Amino acid sequence: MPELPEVETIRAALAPLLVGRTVLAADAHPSPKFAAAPAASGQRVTAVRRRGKYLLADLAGPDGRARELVIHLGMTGQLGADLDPTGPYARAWWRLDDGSTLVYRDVRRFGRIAVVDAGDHRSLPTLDALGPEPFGADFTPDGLWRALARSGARVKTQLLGQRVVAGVGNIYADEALWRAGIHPGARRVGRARAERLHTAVRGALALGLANGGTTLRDYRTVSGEPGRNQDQLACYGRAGHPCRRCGTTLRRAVVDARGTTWCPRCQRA
DNA sequence: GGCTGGCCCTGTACGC
DNA sequence: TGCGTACAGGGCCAGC
Repeated sequence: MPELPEVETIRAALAPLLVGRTVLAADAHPSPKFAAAPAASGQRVTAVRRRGKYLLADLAGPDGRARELVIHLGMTGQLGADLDPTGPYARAWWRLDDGSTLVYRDVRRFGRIAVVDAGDHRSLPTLDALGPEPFGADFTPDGLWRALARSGARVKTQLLGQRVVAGVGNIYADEALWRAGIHPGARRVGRARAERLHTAVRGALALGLANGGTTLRDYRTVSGEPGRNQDQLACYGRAGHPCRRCGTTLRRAVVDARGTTWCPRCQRA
């Protein structure tokens, strides 16, 4: 389940392999989720960026039109030059002018690939309405407090919604709420707790970034290596184990259809 | 317009 | 051993 730290780790490794390269040929699984991949053929990659959990490769075509190759890895998406383009779960591949082939593999097919005019994200509603980058200057404690106060939805649901902040998924949402001492089902978050949550979101994501991402099952870096952050998780996946802050047994429940772990003492409802 | 819940998708784990 | 079922969850969309 690649979230911001995992996608950023992949982006950093992918950029030197792709920037300056021209896509000579491409093919994709017929599913509408991936069928756009060949539209990158004939285009030169000028940059590889990330926005939230989306990878964006800037493309320059011979017609002078600027486009973007947009890739969302979904739950089980992987990108690599060493993957088999004829393998059973390969959903798309792009052959580059240096002889290498970038392969997109996605067992559960929750990912998505699109090629759009630069900056035109209307066909991708979540990307189009994405909130601030968590390490950007426009992600502020006050802005987070105001954004949370505008909605009556549960705080975890809001974090996962990508509007109050971009790039947070189930793992880092649980970690951030644990760090901030906020119950995932809370519907009202005061200014002080919003400030703690702001710090906690950045802290949880920064730790994930420093460790090259969290590998629970599928996530691999571009070179096929697992992340190291799974050993650092304080909350997610630790239900039934003692809280590392107070020793209380962590609980698990489903919050808005997402498995959720929290400490009933540190994170009171 | 915002919230909620269902659906997509397939490997894995578990119970019978 | 083999089969059936539940579960995992990000994004999208229909319904309220």
